[in-house]
Amino acid sequence: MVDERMTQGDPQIPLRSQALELTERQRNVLRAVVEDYLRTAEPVGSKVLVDRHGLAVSSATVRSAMAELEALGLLSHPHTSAGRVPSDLGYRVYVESLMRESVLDRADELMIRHQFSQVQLTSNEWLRLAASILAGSTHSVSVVTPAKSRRARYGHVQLAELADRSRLCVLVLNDGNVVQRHLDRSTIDRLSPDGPIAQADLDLAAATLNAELGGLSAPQVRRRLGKLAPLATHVAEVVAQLLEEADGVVVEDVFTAGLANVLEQPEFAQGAKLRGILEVLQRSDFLEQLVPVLTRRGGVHVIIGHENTIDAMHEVSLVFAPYGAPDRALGLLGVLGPTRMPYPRAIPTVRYLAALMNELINSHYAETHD
Amino acid sequence: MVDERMTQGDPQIPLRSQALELTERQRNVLRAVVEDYLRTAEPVGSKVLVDRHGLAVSSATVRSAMAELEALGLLSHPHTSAGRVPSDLGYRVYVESLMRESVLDRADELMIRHQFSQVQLTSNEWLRLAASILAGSTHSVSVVTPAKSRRARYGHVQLAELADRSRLCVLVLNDGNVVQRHLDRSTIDRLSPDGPIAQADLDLAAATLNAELGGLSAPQVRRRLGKLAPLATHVAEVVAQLLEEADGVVVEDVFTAGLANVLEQPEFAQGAKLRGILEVLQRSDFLEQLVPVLTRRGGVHVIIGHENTIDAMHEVSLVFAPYGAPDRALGLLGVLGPTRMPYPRAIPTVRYLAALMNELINSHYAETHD
DNA sequence: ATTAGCACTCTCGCCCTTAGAGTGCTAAGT
DNA sequence: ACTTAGCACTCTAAGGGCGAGAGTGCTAAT
Repeated sequence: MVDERMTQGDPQIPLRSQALELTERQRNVLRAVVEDYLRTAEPVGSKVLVDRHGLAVSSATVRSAMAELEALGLLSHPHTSAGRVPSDLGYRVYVESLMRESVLDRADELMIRHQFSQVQLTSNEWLRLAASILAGSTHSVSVVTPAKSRRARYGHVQLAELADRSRLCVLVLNDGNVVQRHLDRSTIDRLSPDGPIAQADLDLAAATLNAELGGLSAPQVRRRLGKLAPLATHVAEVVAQLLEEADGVVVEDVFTAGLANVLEQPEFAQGAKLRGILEVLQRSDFLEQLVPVLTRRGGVHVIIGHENTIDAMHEVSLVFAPYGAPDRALGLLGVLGPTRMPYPRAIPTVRYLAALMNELINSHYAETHD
Repeated sequence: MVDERMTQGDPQIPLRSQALELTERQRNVLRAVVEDYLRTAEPVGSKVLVDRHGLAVSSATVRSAMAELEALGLLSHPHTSAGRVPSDLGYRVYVESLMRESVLDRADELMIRHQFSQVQLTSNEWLRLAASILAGSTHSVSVVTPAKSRRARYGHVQLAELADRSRLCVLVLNDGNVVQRHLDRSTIDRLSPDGPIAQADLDLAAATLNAELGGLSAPQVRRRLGKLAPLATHVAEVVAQLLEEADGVVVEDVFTAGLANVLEQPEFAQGAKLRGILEVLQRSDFLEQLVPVLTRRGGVHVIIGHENTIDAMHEVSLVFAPYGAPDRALGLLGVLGPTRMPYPRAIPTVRYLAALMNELINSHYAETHD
């Protein structure tokens, strides 16, 4: 059964499926229609429905049930003489209360786990792998964002001189993310006490900052600016900028896989609809809408078609979950596909992958002995 | 005029256009056909050709010239009663010796330069911007890779303890790229001389490595492994791994923009062809073939349709250039589009952008006073 | 309530036709 | 010898008509 965390109750969704009281038959018919349509991508008629699913009634009965479901807004009709197609609301009801099996096969779990065990925990590779698994397993487009803390805090800084003799300031944030910026050469050298600066001076400045600024946020760093030596102050200024830039930016550097999958879906065969999707996907600001909900609730969150606040995404569904800890670093992962998304597969996969990533993160850190 | 660096002479290209001696009329007709087709995306007939371009001959004459060009393999016929379309070889001849104006408008140059001046030199933002400009300016898909040195060399390392008490090893390579890996906690603590390790111990180890390993390659680092303290040795081991992983990897973390543009091209309206492209693009290993050529020659390099070694890319053209210094860090940038690529715009744009990025890099480092 | 039967509607695929574009050839003109 | 006008020919793309099939909604009987 689907756990209640998946329940959708945001203002962006006008229609509450809970308000609908369906008869057992209506529920069975709706489920059958959705599942058939998910498989075939073709409007499903009353005849095939009784044939394929073991409904112990005649097609006429099913027809009347379908008509009722259509009146309730759960099904719709492409045209007079076509079968029925689930509406967004129909999918919603299906996802919330009709869908069976919402855990992954043991075999799938092991397969995913195995792939993770094959790769080193370089964060980028890790995310790439997650995206690739998600895409492959659901045949949709997958999106994974790095885990980021809400508030950017100072972690550790290094000042490195490169082969081309430029200086790079690399700031590791408290949450493990890394940002960097080239230092302006002339400014730096001017601040040096005597003549052109040496790596030793830079190391000293870095050590000072690391001792003084650990765990501080951008404004806190700014407040210390005056109290440091000139060179350290200059670097701290850069650090403050970097912190400010990282602050509040929720989605950036997203990893995507399986773009080609979406072309196999008949609903996106012609490019017109695809275009909007691609644009949204490349800007990837569509994830913004997920952040508040996922931070607040956790669990798998499903957004179906018109429930989406972004117009260009009225024909797609999102299945997303957060990973990491809300109080620390939080990341998003999930899939994007047509509203005819294979929910029974996508939802448990996303759930499992989010849980697995949490587990791996925690076990990695739990190896401590305290 | 097109400079000779653009000339294509690799074994992968069986047909050398230089071997073809065309009459002045044939050249004019070919140029007119290509330019018309680039604009309209429709097969061009003899009639419209004399109308639109000021050819002082009749359509019958043009027809015979077209027939000659077709016999030479420069034009082709979709079907009996359609106009002519340039073949890959036709495009090649056009690009090499027929195309006019291969410098960018002054206005475009300023526009691009202006956009660059607006943004801080955080390397990622920089590349993203370049990709975005390229895509916008050529209406194609753009690809930009970070500048990387052929051989990964040690630059500077830092060991940071994060909020979750995990330890991160951040290695800045000599070429300015940054790689990272989490350290295994239990191993680290075991290596500590007395009890759980402190940030001071880590700083010390990092300082040792920075003093000892600067500029070394992976095997060189490996050779030093024994000569360091246990903790430093362990980190150096990780560093060696990171260097090895970075070594030889030419393309990674590519930045792409304008994917949606390609959907506007009629040749990719239906998804079948698009699919292959998307897949290749996401793996982005198609860039590999460019590396040797660009390293050797520099300048703008054009690969048209079947000249491409990758089957899935037989219907697309690439216009790419390297930036950076071949001996130091080298990056690739360029665009990917249908063979009906707007070469007269794409080529100078790519050339200009590569030159601009070189200029910015150099001016940035030249600010030194020595 | 359920179901069989039936008339009705609408789409989809098919064929046919036609209009139009463009060619290649030939014969005449320069 | 090159160019061009003229013309017959070919092929596609678009449109119309037609029939098959699928699916519905209604009604009347169980």
